[in-house]
Amino acid sequence: MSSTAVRPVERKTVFTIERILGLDGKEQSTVPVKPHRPWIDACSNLVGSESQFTQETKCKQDSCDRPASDSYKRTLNWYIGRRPRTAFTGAQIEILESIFQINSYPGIDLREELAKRLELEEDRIQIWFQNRRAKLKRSHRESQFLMVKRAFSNLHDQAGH
Amino acid sequence: MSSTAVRPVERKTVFTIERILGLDGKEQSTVPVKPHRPWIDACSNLVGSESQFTQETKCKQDSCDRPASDSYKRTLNWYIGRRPRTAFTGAQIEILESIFQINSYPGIDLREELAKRLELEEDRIQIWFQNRRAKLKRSHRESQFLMVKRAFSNLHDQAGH
DNA sequence: TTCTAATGTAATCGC
DNA sequence: GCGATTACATTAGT
Repeated sequence: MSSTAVRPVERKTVFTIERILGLDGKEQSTVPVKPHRPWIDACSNLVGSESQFTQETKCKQDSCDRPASDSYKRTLNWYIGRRPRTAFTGAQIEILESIFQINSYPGIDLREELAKRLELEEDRIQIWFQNRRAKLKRSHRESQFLMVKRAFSNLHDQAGH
Repeated sequence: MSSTAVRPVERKTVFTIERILGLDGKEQSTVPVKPHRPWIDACSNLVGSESQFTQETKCKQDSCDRPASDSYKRTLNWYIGRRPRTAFTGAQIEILESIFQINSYPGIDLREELAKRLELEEDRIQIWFQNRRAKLKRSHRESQFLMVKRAFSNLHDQAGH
C-alpha cells in the first residue's frame, strides 16, 4: 500500500483491516502489566486468582490498539478494576475550592491535613487538585482562544468597511 | 535573662487550615470557569459577545422550565450552552455498530476516517464510541446480575425440597 | 417512557 | 506534576 504504484488516481484512504483493528503503524507489544490497585485486596481475593486478570484483560482489550500512527496511544492496559468514582459532597468541594483559590499546589502536609478534616484519602485530595489545575488551564486556553478570535473578527470588520 | 518571656501565643503561620477553613464560603471571587463549547463559535459570534458565558452557566441550572412558546424552542436561552442533540441516521448507526464489533476503541485516525465518510464531526464519533462502550458494559452487568440471581434461585429450589 | 447524545469530572497511564 | 484519555454518573432531547 505504501509503495508507489503507477496509478492515475490516488485512492483515498480506505478502511483497511489494520486501521479498523487499530493496528496500523506498529505491532502490539502487549506485555500485560498488573496495574496498581490497592483497593482490590479487600473485596476480590476469593475468586480463582489466576483467571481474574487474564480473563478481564482479554475481554476488554482484545481490540485495544497501539499508538495510532498519527496520534495518541490508547495502548494502556485497560482498566481492570478501576477505583470507584468518589462523589465529593458540596461541603467538601466548597472547602477544596476555597483552598484552591489560595494555593493550587498544596504540599503533602496540607493535603494530609485536608484529608483528615474532610475525611478523604490524601490521594483523593491530590487527584482533585490535579484535575482542578487541568480544568483551570483549559479554561485559560479557551478564553485566550476566544480573545484571539475576537480580535481577528474586529480586524475583519474594520477592513471590510 | 537567658529565658525568654513566656508568651501565650506566637504565631507565624498566617494561612493555617483553621484560618482557611474559617473563612469558607464567603468571598470566593472565583473566575467563572467556562465550559467547552466549540460549536458556539460558528453560530453566535455576531451577538453581543460579552454576555455569552455569564448567561449560559446559569441557564443550565434553572433550565428545567417550560418553553415560553413551542415554536421558539431552539432560540431560547435554556438551549444555549448545550450542543444540539445529533440524530444519527440508520445508515450511520449501522456502520458505527459494525466497526464497534471489531474495535471498540478506534484510534484518532480511524475516527477521522469515519467522520469523513459519515459526514460527522470526529467528536461525535468519539462520543458515540464512549456511550456505546458504556452501554455494552451496562448490558454485561445486567446479564451477570441475572445469572447470579438465577443461580441463587436454583440453590433455593434444591434446598427447599 | 425508553434510549442515548452530551456534559462534568474522578481516575488512569505514560512521560 | 502534566497531558491525554478513559470510565462513570448524570442531564436532557426525541
